[in-house]
Amino acid sequence: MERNEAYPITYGILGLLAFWGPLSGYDIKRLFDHMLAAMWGAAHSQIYKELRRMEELDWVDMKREEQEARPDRKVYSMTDKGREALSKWQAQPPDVFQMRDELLLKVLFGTFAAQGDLAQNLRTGITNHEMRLLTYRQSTQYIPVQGIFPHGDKRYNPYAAESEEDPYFRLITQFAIEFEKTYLKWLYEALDFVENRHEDVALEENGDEEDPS
Amino acid sequence: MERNEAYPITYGILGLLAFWGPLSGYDIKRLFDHMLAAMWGAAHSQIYKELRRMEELDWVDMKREEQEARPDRKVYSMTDKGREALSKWQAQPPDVFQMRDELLLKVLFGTFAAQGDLAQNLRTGITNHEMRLLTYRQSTQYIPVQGIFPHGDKRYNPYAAESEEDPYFRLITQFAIEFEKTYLKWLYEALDFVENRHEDVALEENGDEEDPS
DNA sequence: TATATCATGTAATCGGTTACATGATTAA
DNA sequence: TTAATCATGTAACCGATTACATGATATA
Repeated sequence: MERNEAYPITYGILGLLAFWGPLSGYDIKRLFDHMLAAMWGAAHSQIYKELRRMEELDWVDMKREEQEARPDRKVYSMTDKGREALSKWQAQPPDVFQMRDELLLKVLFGTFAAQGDLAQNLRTGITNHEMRLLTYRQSTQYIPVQGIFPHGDKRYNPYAAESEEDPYFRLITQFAIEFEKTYLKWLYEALDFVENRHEDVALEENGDEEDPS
Repeated sequence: MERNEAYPITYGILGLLAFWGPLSGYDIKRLFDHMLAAMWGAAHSQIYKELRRMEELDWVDMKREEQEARPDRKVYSMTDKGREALSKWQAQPPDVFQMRDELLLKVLFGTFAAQGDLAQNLRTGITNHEMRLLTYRQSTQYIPVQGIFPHGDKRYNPYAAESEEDPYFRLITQFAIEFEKTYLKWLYEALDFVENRHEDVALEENGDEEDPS
C-alpha cells in the first residue's frame, strides 16, 4: 500500500484553485489567510512545496508567466485528476477534531502561575479573539460565487462583490463567528473569576456580586 | 541563542506531575486522555520521549520500580527546576490559537462533493462531538484537589471524590462543554441546510437572547 | 479462543515551522 | 529613511504520528 498522497492542506489548495481558477503560490497564500484562516493555516513555504508535489501527481498544471524585475509567476490550475481527487476526498470520513490551544493549557494549570500572569494571558486571548471576530464579520467580501466547478477555468476577482454567494462559505463564516463569540464569552467570565477571587478571600462574606462590566 | 527546550506538551506533563505527584509514563498518558483531551493530545510514544528529555533538563526525577513479569515502572516526579519552569511558562504570552479542522474544510468546499457525502460527513461530526460533550459532562470525577503545589510530593487518586476542587479545571470543563454545544448546534443547522437545500438564507447570526435550558 | 489491557519502549517518517535568500516598488 | 509589500523559492529542523516490538493477565 502506498503512502498518503494528500492531506488537508493539499485539498485546501485544490479547493481554492477550483473556486478561483489559475493562481500563483502567492495568490494562494493570500487566499489561505483570508478564506481558510478559520479552519486551517499554512506557511507560504509549505504551499510552494505542496504545489510542486501536486504537479508531480498531475493534480495541477503550471504555466510560467515571465516578468521583468521580479521572479516569474508560476500560475497553477487544477486538472481533471485534481478535480477527481477533491471529490474523492469528500467521500472519506473526516479526521477527528483535535484541539491544540496553549491558552487553555495555561488556564488549566493556573494554580501554578504567579500573581497576575493568568489574568494577563486571558487578556491576550481576548485581544486575539476579538480581532478574529471582527475579521470574520467583515469576511463576506471574500465569499466566492457558486457553481464555477466543474467548469472552473475562469478567474474571479475575490475582492469583487458577487450576486450569487456560495452557501458553504456563509456556513463556515457563521461557525467561525459563533465559535469566537463562545470563546470570548468564556474568556471574559474566566478573567472576571481570576481577577475577583485573587483580591481577597474575605470578600466572599458580604455581597460583592454587583459588578457592571 | 539556544533552541527551545520546551513546548506545550512538556508543560502538560509537568502540570500533571505537579497535581498528582510521582507518575509513570503510562499514568501520564491516561491522565492526558482524561484531563487534557479538551486542549492537547499526545501519543504515548511522545510522552515517553518527552520524559527522557525532561530528565536531561533536570525538570523531573526518575525512580525505577522493579516488577516481575512486566517491564519496570519508571516513576517520574517534578523537581524544583521543573516547578520553576512551569511558573516561568505562565509568564510568557500564549501562542496564538490555530484551528485545524478537516471537517470545516470539507464543508467549505462542499460544492465539490458528490450528493450525500457532505451530509454524511456532518453526521460523523455530530457523532464525534456528541461523544465529547458526554465525556466532558462526566469529567467532574477527575477534578484535582487544589493547592498541592508547591508541596507536591503527595499522590492523589484521581478517581476519588475530593471536597476541594480545583477551580481552573472547572473553568476548562465549562469551556469544553460550551464549545461542544456551539459546535453541535451549528452541525445540526448545517445538516438541516444541506439536507433540505433551502432557497432562503438560513443561519443568520443569532441574536443575544439565550435559550433557557 | 480472541480480544483488551497493563506497561514499556524504539524507529522511521511526515507535516509543518523557522530561517535564509533575493531585489524591485510603494507607502509611512 | 525605514518598513512593508510583491513574488518567489530552498534548507534545516522539529513536533507529532504511525508502525513495530514484547509478553503477561484479565475479560468476553
